[in-house]
Amino acid sequence: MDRKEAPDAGARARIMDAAEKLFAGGGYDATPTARIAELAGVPKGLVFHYFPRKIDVLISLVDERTVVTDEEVEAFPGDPAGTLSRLARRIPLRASPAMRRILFREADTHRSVRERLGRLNSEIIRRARFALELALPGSRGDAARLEAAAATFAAVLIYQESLCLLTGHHIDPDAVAELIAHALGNLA
Amino acid sequence: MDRKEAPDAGARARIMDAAEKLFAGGGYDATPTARIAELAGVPKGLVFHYFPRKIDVLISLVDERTVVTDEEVEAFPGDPAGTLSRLARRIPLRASPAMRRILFREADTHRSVRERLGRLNSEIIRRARFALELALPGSRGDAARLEAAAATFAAVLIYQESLCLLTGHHIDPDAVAELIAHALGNLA
Amino acid sequence: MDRKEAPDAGARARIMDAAEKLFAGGGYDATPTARIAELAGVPKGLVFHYFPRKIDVLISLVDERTVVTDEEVEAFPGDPAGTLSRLARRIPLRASPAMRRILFREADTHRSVRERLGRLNSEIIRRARFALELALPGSRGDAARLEAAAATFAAVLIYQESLCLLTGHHIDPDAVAELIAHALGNLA
Amino acid sequence: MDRKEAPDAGARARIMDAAEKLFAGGGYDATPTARIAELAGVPKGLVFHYFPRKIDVLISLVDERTVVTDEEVEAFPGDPAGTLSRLARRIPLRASPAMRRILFREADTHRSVRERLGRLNSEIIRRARFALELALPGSRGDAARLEAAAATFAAVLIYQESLCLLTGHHIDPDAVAELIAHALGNLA
DNA sequence: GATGAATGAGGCTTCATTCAT
DNA sequence: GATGAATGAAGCCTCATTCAT
Repeated sequence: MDRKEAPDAGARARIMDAAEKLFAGGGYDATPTARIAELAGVPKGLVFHYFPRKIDVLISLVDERTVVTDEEVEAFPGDPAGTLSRLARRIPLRASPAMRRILFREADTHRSVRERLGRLNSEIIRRARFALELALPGSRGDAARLEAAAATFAAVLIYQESLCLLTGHHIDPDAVAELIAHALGNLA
Repeated sequence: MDRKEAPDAGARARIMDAAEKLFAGGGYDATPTARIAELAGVPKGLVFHYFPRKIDVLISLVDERTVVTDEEVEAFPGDPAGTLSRLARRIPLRASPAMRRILFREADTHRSVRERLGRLNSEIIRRARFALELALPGSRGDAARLEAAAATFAAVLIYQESLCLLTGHHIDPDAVAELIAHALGNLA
Repeated sequence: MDRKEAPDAGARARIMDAAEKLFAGGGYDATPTARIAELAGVPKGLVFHYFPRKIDVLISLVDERTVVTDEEVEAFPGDPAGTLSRLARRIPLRASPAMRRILFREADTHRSVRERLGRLNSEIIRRARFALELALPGSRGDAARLEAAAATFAAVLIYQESLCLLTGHHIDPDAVAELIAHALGNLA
Repeated sequence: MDRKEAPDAGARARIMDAAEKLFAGGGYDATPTARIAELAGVPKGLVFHYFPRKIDVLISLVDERTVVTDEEVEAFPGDPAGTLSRLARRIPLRASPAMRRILFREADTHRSVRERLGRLNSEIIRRARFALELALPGSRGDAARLEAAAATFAAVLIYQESLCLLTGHHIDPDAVAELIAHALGNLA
């Protein structure tokens, strides 16, 4: 975690720092390994010393700097909207903004990235579903609708950043949380 | 004279056909112009006769084979769910599945693609908002919530395909429509 | 001589006009035939209709728009400096400034250009020699020196333009004329 | 390991050697980088390892293999012709004949070449002027004429080679030196 | 004669990857 | 382990030239 060119933050870490920045900026394909080395301040050969193939840099980045957390879900019984809002603020993804960008952007590029994104999606859905079940008094509501709600919320959480980047349109997760809560809460 | 394979759609059209297929399949960056020419059954140089730079193929594809329609919105008063479902089935985008894939996938690649996607997003939101206003009896509901509903529906429509492709998780637009309708309808 | 796109100044002439401008500007190699056609306002194919190969445009330009005149030399007996100055102002080359530039610039490119330049050089030398012989009272001066004087004057006349273009250094032909005249005149 | 032909001047040097030969022979534009690599006995890619763009080969050649010397001028008082002759034999340019050819031939191609040629011209003029001032007893001669003499001599020195190559006409610098000296010497 | 689509060779350049030191 | 020279496949693009209409 000690980035920057400290005494020796470790060449490997510096390489990953550089790659993270560049992949997030211009994309994996458009980033030559030479530029990674340059930004990291290490000789070109060293990159291949630590990462035999270029794709391994991406894979390691996703493996080591991206964690889909698995903790127990917090839910406030009787407050589904608050529960979802809280989930929105604690997306079960431990990663820098740059890594998040990489995850969404390069999901096509390599299977391992895609899988990580898939796991993230599943986890968000799982949490949302669980949280809603807990938050709603009698969870006897329509199971299908609850599933749709969870999936919708996950989609919004996952793509809000891309959407904003690509179309300039902001979505407020809290408003969506409130909307969904309302849809389910009114079942009574 | 007729040594071409297609009924002679014209070389330019064949090039665009080939590019559409390949860009949708492997992505813009991963598709060499030589492969486009090969698949189109034309010599390599002809691609550059019609499209000075490689990116122009993508731009022309988006310009000519992608239309964000602007027609009036259909709405069934009293049936917001049905109205949204209908919108889901008539996304205001006239484009082949391949083109749709390209639009979502290459939005980073070039401004013109991004803009088209942005316009699509805006149009979906506009339609959803309008349809809901019409469908809901007294549209006096919370304006902010209606906005959130429209944006959420647009996000789901736009990203459902990508989500499925990347994570394998399907979202049923109809279920989301019903969910949203319920959220708004229960305001009364 | 009726350039410009008059009713039909003749496509051929317009092509040569365009080529003259472009060759003088960017050089022969750097000028694609397509740009010639474009500037001439004719279809690309027409260039090759009139000039089978690209080099033929250059050759025709030199052949038709470059004349090394052959007229009799004017000399003012007793005034070698004035005689040379007059020669400087009436270089035996009938050509536009653009053509002159082309002649000097592309002399490497093709034999026919080189030959034309060679003939020009010879003619200037011949004239200078003859003029000096006439202008000097008793031409009994050193023949070798007279030859050197003529060659020097020719070199200055031919390269003054290039020198200025390339190095920014101006040479005044009149001053050189005066210098040379002095060198020869003082033999007495 | 020693599969190279030269005593291993280093790949970079061999590339420059090859380029020097080829540029002097056929010209910069007409020399493909592939041929440079081939003649140098190195793989094509190595050329771009040392010289990112093709033009950088030319620039480096001019920068490293062309020196416009700046030393003090030698002059023989009372012998302007000998002084100029000596200058002709010691042109203030340290460069191989091939490099000299390149310098004159490609001055259009790139600014850095042009500048070098300009500096050479200035230096020759400076030297010629200074040498003549020293060589002439009372330097009270006409300053303008002295300037013209220096410029003329520089023009002849710089272009004698091109002239010969292009027109086949030789100029003897010694004869020109003698001519100029005479012009100035007779001022008395 | 006039036109512009068609052709394909070849140029410059990029870049992942290897490897000797 | 660390280094940067070496390698060569492949990509994009240019362009003179041909030719059917």
